[in-house]
Amino acid sequence: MKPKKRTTIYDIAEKLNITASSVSRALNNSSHVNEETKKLVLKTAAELNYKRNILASNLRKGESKTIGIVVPRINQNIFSNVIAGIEETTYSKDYNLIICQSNESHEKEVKSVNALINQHVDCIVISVAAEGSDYSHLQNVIDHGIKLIQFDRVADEVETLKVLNDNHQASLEGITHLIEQGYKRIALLEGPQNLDIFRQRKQGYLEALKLHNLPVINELIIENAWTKELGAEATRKLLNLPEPPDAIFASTSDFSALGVLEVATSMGIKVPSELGILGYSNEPFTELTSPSITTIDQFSHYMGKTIANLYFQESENKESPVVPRTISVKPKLIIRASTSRRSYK
Amino acid sequence: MKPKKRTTIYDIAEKLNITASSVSRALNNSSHVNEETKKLVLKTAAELNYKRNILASNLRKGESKTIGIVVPRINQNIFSNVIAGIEETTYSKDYNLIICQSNESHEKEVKSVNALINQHVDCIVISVAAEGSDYSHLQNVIDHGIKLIQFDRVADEVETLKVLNDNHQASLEGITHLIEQGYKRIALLEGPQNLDIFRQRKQGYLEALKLHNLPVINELIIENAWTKELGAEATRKLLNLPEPPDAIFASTSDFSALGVLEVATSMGIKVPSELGILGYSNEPFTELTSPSITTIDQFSHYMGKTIANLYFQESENKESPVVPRTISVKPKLIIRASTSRRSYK
DNA sequence: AAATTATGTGCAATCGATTGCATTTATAAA
DNA sequence: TTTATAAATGCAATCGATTGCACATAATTT
Repeated sequence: MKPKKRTTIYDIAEKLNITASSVSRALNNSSHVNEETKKLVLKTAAELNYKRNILASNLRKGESKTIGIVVPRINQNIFSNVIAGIEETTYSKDYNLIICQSNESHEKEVKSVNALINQHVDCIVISVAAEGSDYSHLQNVIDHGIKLIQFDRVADEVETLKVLNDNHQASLEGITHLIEQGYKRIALLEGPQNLDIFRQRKQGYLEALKLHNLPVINELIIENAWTKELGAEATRKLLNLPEPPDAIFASTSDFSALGVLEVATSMGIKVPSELGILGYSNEPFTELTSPSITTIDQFSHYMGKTIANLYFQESENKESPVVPRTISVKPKLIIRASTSRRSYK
Repeated sequence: MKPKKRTTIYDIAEKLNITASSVSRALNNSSHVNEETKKLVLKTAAELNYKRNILASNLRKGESKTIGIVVPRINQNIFSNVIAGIEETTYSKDYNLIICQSNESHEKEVKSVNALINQHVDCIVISVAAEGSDYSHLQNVIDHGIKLIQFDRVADEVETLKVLNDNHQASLEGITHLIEQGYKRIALLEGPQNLDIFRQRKQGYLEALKLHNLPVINELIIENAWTKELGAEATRKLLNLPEPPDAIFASTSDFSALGVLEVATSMGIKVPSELGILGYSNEPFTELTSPSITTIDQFSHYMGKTIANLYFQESENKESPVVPRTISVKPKLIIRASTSRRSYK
């Protein structure tokens, strides 16, 4: 692969006996060029297979038309949908996306964020890793004059635009549904409590119990059970209690709920009659398990679009400072077989 | 968000009363700087919260330390795994990934590729969209001196590095397994035949039939049935034939196989006893359906690592031209319930 | 002590595109 | 015909980092 020299505006200029300035103006469709010249430049550019060097352009203009996204994992339903939503909206405006995965590692998250700052992205969209409690790297983004939008898993203390679900409400509705189905000893698999979303889900759970005069039983609340494996482990423990729960709310994810289901099945416990299972996120597979899993849909695709629009909205009024604000999307309970012991069509 | 001016090497230089050259050398750990100066620069850089402007650096150096990836959809198992594999390998070398989705649209694929060329990425890794047959945009990549690696769905005629599965072999093994399980009228749901991988899978199917002296029945071969919906539709047609198939190989994807399963279930046809189902890709959900779906694992994570290593290998010997070559990974048949009518543990 | 070699630093050009200002040319107004 | 105005183009600086070359100083060798 010979390092062929790429065509620049100077090559075009030389060929047409004009200056690079005019070529640049022509390519940028400026009104200060003759229509003739413009056409000629465009034609020559095509002939020479010219591609604008975005690096140079961005360096000069001080913008990058690039949005960086940092998520724990791209192949989780909510994240891939948010990304898709952002992409659909930004694509038409010729924005690029740089996507990074933190793999739930705080260190990698920090490294990714710094790499994006280096890249001079115009905006960073992030859902933070579960690990970690120091968010100075986010403050750093703001200090560099880069817009920052947090979604779903947000760091409270960093004041930015935030797009998230009403986790409290969703949780409340979910538990209420369980109670209506006649479940009385409802266990909670909770996520890392340093993350707001998991705290909110717990609050919703607690509030629902309270509203229905059900006692909070501490041994039914299991910390950090947020992967399939941890969910399975927690379930084993729970189902072996002298008084086991009759329902489990895997508030962390559907993966965790899947762990619950597998253990229950392997122990010969019938779902939903003997055990109700409620997940979170509406992963596609929740429809496919038997029984299918009741879960909560986060409208993640819509969230993605919202995020992108928020960015464009903000970048229009450059002068005025960003007013930190939170957009809350109301999630939806998707009732399926795993909790429907009274009725399920 | 005030457009705070970011610290540059000139700021550091000024503060230390040296030139930008020295600062640059210090930051790049060149051997031509005094240790003292180096320390001082590093310290000051940290104090001023300096972040190298990669745009400027890349512009000057003519490289970008960025790899562009174009895939049909990031949330398909093979693609998200390949991406993860590439990321793991490139991460430690401080490379950035720009990920684009073509959404199976040829137009979007072309636009993405061009955007990546503009970005001056060092390498483009692509799995082409099903739509489209003109691959001049790929030739274009090469003509711009950018390394190109195709994987999985490759355009044959473009001579590049290719990393793919031995689709023919996998298909052959899969069908052989079906035959061993006693299935005799095996239908094929085929993908767009302009893509090599789907042609190969068909060849494997045909060869397996031949080897076992089974006739090829044209009405059992359905074109372009490669989404869940199309798979379902094809299945409806097949199962309503006077002589319906006793097994269906959804050679295009597990999604298609899922469509098959759903239709079969809704028609009250028992899987695997009355109908065997074989998918392709080992999507996570294939384990979860009931019955679980037999499928073919592509070692996609490993493919990702292979791709990244291939790139680094190639970029080391800059002088010598790239020798187009193909690395073939042998996929593995994952036998599950949907085809196990003789035995399934 | 003179000659040679390291070592560290500065100067200035470079990467490619953009843009404010100046200049030329064409057009309209006086 | 002269002057005012508009349109098109050129000039040159700029964005920030890198690097070949030149030069000065220090260390080493004869």
